[in-house]
Amino acid sequence: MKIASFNINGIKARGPALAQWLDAAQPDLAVLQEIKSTDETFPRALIEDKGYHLETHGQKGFNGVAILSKLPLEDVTRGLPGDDDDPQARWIEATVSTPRGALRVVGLYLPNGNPVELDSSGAPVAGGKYAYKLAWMARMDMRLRALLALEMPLAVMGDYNIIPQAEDAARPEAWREDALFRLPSRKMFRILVNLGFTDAFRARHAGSGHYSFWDYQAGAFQRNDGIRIDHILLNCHAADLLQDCRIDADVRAGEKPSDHVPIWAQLAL
DNA sequence: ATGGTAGCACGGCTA
Repeated sequence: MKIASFNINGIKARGPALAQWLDAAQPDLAVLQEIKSTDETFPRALIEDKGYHLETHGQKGFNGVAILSKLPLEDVTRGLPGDDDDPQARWIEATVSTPRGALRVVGLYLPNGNPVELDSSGAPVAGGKYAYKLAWMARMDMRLRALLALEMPLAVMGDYNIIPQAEDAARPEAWREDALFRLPSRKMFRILVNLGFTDAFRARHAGSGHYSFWDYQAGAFQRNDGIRIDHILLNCHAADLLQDCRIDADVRAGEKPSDHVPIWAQLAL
């Protein structure tokens, strides 16, 4: 089965571009980020008319995630555990069952974290966006440990807002102190990966020049001034099934594109 | 330091 992740940057503005990609790429399952819509105002017909089941975890104006799947979505959960007072919609999970076995899927939209606010000792300022990002990743660590304990194929995918290495940015020096690339962010990402995950894209492709996001400003896409921040992490059971992984960069050249493009993996499921 | 672009929703925040 083909699974994918796509930060669509607003479902209401992305209908044609999303429909065109679904028709061309034919994913069996996809997680969407930044739907920027509530569950009630999500244009469900756009997706359901193509034969997909749909589960959303929305929020007015910002954030919001969704899962669409040709197979039924089972055991759906919404929200990242660990802080009942967190109102931001950034996490959704579901299970799909195939004749060859089941797959647990996480769709996530990790906090951006900018601007980075630090106190005089260099620690993130409590209540600031960067402190929220790191605390959110600590909550993610807890949840991933519980999911790994299920010992079933697991795909954790979405917009991580993390540039893992210098080769994942066209101009890494420009991102050195940015929340997406500064060392504490990358270290926390390594901690998550080292729980036992494989970066599906890096399992199939080496080297620089592979990006999933280009800013709308200053002709970034035309200059390939991008960053790789959308990731598919697979636990060992899912990684054993990995057949292919690609970034659909050409989607960025379409009509009214998102600033992100889809990443997908083919699994032997 | 600013401004460059885009979405949501109609003012200002977020990215």
